[in-house]
Amino acid sequence: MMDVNKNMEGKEQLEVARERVIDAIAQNINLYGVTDSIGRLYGMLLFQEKPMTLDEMKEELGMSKTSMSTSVRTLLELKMVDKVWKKGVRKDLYKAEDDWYQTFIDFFTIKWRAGVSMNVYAMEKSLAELNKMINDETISDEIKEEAKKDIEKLEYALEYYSWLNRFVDSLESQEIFNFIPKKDNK
Amino acid sequence: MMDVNKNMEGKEQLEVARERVIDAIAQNINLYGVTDSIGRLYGMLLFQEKPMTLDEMKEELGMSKTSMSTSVRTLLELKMVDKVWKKGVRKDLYKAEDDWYQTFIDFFTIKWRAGVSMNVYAMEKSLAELNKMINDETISDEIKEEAKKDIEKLEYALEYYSWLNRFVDSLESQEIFNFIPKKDNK
DNA sequence: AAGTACGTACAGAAAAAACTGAACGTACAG
DNA sequence: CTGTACGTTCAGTTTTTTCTGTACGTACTT
Repeated sequence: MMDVNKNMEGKEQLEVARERVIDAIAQNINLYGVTDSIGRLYGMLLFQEKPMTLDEMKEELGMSKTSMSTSVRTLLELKMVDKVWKKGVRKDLYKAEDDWYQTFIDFFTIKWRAGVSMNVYAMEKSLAELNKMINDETISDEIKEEAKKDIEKLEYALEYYSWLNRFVDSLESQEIFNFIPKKDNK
Repeated sequence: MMDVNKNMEGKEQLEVARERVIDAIAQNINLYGVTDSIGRLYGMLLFQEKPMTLDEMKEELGMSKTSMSTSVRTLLELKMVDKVWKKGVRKDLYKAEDDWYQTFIDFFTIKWRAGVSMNVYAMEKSLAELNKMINDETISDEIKEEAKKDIEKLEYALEYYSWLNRFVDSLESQEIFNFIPKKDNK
């Protein structure tokens, strides 16, 4: 009886401490472009010793298995969780990626890189069109003036995206850690 | 008649070129945590020579003035647009921030810094509680083992957040440009 | 070959977010 | 002081997103 109370007391404190952290993570994970509940799942996985199955997640969070399935997929795409193989276990097992630096890096490598590519693609295409306009006899000088201004803007933007790409390179190659070391030496 | 056609032709081409870029920006601006339509507003502002009023934006995008007002506010918070003062003009004027590097930096300084702070706060609080538990006689060894594992995880996380803070520091101070120069020298 | 356990596609329901128009407060003009 | 122009608040509507249960396909078991 006494022992049970002891256990319950500590268990609850532990739960409170974890829940606070999980809540904080869930609230801020939108920086990675995912919803609170996906963040809650991720936070929960963080504190699990063992990889979890979809059914265990469903149980723990009180949500549908469908939701667990799609949420895990999102987290997999972001490389925030890993699929774990364990012989003899039929169910899929997942665990939270525990290298947070890598998670940060992957986010840029996956999401930002894609965004940059898309913007660069559009801008180069438009830039080519605008340059053609400049040399087009049939277009009025007034419009050409506008086109020239747009060209300047796009060239500036492309310069920025070149920087951003180099920035992501430095993350992907881990060179960034030469500049900002993992351990604080101050 | 001929002149009009000339103008129309070029104007349309210009419009197509711009629209492509604006679309791309709108599609990718979710990286900054804002919606497509806010991105569309931002993209539109980019190509404007002069600062715009809310009424002009409303006109240009065919949306309500209310939307323009709230969208601009969001963009102001992210420092992606600036309020412009012009004497004699009663209406508020806004223009897109044209230093994209700064926009990138501000995003981290504003959003990521806040997220980090919140997580660190929660983690330190929980960490203190867990450490107290470790020395609590009334708590079972089993629970203490779990607490110890959590403590390790939180300490690792705090180390990561310290790195992330230093990372944002290097952006805010512009030191990052010593490591990754704006101009590509290769 | 039949049965069972599993993950996921899909359609509909529930919840959340974006958008709008009307009403309001403020500032300036006359 | 009154009237007008402006930006914003707020409540309601529309649109989008998230969530769920059912149905399905696959793979393993017996």
